[in-house]
Amino acid sequence: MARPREFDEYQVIESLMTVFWNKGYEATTMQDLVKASGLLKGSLYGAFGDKQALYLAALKHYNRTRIQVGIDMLNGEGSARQKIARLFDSVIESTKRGLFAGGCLLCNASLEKAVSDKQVKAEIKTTIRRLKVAIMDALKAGNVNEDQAASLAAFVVSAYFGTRVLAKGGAPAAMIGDTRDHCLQLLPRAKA
Amino acid sequence: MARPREFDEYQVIESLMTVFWNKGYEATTMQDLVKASGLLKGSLYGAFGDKQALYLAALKHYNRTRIQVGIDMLNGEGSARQKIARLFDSVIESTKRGLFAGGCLLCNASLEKAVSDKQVKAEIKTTIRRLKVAIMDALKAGNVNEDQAASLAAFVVSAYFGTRVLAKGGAPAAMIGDTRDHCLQLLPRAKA
DNA sequence: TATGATATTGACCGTTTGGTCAATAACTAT
DNA sequence: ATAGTTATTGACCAAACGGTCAATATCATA
Repeated sequence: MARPREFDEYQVIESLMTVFWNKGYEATTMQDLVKASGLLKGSLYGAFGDKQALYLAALKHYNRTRIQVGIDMLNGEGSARQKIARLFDSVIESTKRGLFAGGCLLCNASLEKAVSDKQVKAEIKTTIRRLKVAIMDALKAGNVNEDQAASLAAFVVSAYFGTRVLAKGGAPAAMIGDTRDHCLQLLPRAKA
Repeated sequence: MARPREFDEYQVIESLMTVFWNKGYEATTMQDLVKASGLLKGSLYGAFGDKQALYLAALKHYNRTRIQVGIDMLNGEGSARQKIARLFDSVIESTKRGLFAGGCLLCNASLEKAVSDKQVKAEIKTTIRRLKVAIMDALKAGNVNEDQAASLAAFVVSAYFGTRVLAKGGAPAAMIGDTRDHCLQLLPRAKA
C-alpha cells in the first residue's frame, strides 16, 4: 500500500549510535548523521523524528546491544567473582584497543543528557537498574542474601562506571586493574 | 601605562565555570557566557582567548577550588576512613541539595572533552593524579604500605567517580551510600 | 596635558545549525 | 492501469553559532 523503506533499520541505527558514541549529543550535527547513515535528512526525520529522538533511539540501541553483552555475561556461566572480573577486564580490553577511548555511551548520556532530557533520563535509570539486578542475581546465585546482594551490586556498578570515566580521562590503565582487584576482595570466594 | 580591567577575574571565571558545569562545553554558547559573566564577547576573547581556552580556564578553576576542597579534606584531621567517608557523603549532600544534579565538572570534562582537547586531557590527568595521591597519603599516614595505598587509592577514585555518574544519571541515592559503605570495608580500621 | 598602551564596546561577518517542504518515486490493492 | 500511501530527494530557511574589529574610553607615565 505504500513505498517500502530502502534502508536496513538496524544498520542505520547502528551508524547513528556510533556517531553519538564518538562525539556526544551536542557535538554531533545532522550532517554527521546524514553522512554516517547514508540517508538524507528528510528520511531521518521521517523515520525517527528530531535530533533528540535520534539520540534516544541510539541510546536504547546501545543498551540493547552493548550493555546487553555485559548483562548476558552476568547471566552466564561461572561464579559471580569470575563474571564481575570479566566485566572490568572488558573495560581494560577496550581501552587497550582504543575503542572509543574506552567510552561508554550510557555513562556519556548520564553526564550530558540525563538532566536535559526526561526520556533519556528514564532510559538511563531503567538500564542502571537492569545492570544492578543482573549483578544481584549473579551474587544471589551464590550464598549472598538479598540485602547484601543489593548493596554489593550498587557498589560494583559505581566502581564499574568509575573505571569508564577514568579510562576516558586518560588515567593509567593500572588504575582499572586495581579497582577490579579490590572489588573482587569484597565478593564471596565460595561458589557463585 | 594602560587601561586597567574593570572586572574581578575570580568572579568572572567563577561565573564561566558555573555555566560550563551546568550545560557542558558544546551546549554552552558564547551568549551564555556573556550573560553570566557580565562581560562582552570582545572582553572575554581579549582576556582569556577562544571558547576552548575559556573552558580550560573554567576547568582549572574548578579543580583549584571545588576539587581542592576534597583534597583539603583528605589532608585534614581524622582517620583515612573518616575522611574518605566524608568524600562520599559530600556527593550525597550535593545530590540531595540538587546542586548541579550532583554533577562534577572534572568527570564531565573526562567524558566530553578529554578526547578532543589535549590541554583539557592533561589537566584531567594531573588532577586525577593529585586526587589519588591525596588519598594515598591519607592511607599511608596509617599503617598502609606504599603499594597497598596506591592500589586502594585508585579503587577509591573509581568508586567516587562512579557515584558522580550515578548521581547525575538519576540513580537512587541509596546506591551512593552503599558504595561508600563497601569502600570503607576495604580500608583499615586502625588509626590513620 | 600629551602620549602610549590596554580595555571596552557593539556592530558586524561568514558559516553552520536543526529543521521543513513540495516535488517525485516506488510500492500495493483494487 | 489507476488510485492511494508512504519514502526519498535536495533545495531551502530563519536563527544561532563562534569569532573579529575599528572606534572609543581609561588608565599610568613622562
